[in-house]
Amino acid sequence: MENQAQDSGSRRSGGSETERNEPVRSRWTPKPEQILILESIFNSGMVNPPKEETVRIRKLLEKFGAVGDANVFYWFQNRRSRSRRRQRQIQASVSGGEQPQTQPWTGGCDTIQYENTAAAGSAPSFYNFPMSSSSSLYGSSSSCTENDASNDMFSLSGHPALPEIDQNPSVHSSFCPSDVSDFQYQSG
Amino acid sequence: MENQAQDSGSRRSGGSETERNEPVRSRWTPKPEQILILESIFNSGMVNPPKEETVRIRKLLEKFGAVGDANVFYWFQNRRSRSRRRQRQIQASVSGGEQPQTQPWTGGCDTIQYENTAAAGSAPSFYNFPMSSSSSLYGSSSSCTENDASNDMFSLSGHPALPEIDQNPSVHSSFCPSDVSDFQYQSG
DNA sequence: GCAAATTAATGATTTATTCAAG
DNA sequence: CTTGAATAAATCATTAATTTGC
Repeated sequence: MENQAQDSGSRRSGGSETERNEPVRSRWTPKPEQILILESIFNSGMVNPPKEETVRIRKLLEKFGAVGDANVFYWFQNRRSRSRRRQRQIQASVSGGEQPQTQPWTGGCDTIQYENTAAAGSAPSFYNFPMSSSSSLYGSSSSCTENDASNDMFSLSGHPALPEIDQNPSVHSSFCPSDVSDFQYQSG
Repeated sequence: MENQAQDSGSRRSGGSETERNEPVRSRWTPKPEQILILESIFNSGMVNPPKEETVRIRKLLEKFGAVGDANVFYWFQNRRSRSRRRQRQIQASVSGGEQPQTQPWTGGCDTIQYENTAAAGSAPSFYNFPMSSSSSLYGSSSSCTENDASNDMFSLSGHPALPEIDQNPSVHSSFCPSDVSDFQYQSG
């Protein structure tokens, strides 16, 4: 175990990048199926999947098209950001000319962080990923615990085209992670 | 002292007990030598090393203790942030009621980088780096003045006790610590 | 002199902002 | 315009300094 991340290199075609400039940054274009999956997970409450989950999700998405861990991470990050911004816009609209200068959004009166784990953050997880070859993931998006008549406002089935209006504080990641026990909240 | 705990992810102890696992996430504690190297590089102008460089730096630092790529990345990120904050504070203090207008020293050293990710390919690399502008070595001093040698112990040369209040873009080419030169040829 | 309590530094995460491809 | 990608700012959490009391 003395060994950790080793240079995996192998990025693009070899070549001396002495002065090689590649201003073209092709970005990932998620497939509809991938978006479906991502949205489902996000709406399931897992808005900030830990690394482990990120890898799993990535593998899952990979079945529908090439995708990297970073793409998944970025997606969730942007998703959160975007949702929040939308929310704020709506709030502002509703408030009208109100000055809700209550307090700096630092305490996050409504910001609920249900879990904080290694999520790569802006940090480059680099090659720290296990890179397990376990192709089998959740299997199918199903086989999850069949909730019994639970108010599943975030069902994986589908979603309204306007899902940016939820403020559910009861976040219980209920996706499928059977062994996602890495939810270690900050010790107080 | 010798703790190689540099993990960046959730590392569950093998214990399957219901007892407290180990919610404590030990963070990397850089060795003095490592800090010296990092500071040298930073002061050399490379305030935001691309991935390639990051890996190299990591390998370098590894000689003095366990460290991961993420640690290096974090270090530089925090360093930049702190330096900037200090600068701002000082600036504010000096300015008093001045107008901090003008461009925040868009120093040219920290140019945005572009790099092809080709996520659709097979590059699980996270945040992509561009190409190192100063591919030479960390000793190449750029116009990017950001000398922030807060600690004397890290002072490579008997330089003026100028902590980090260098807001004068006179391009005085600060002394470039070429100490890192030694580490440069540390290709693994 | 040491150890608990407090403070200061600083590594690690999250969020907001920005830039650019489609 | 939408949205993936990247960074900086803000924040949190843990470790090291330091203070304080015995």
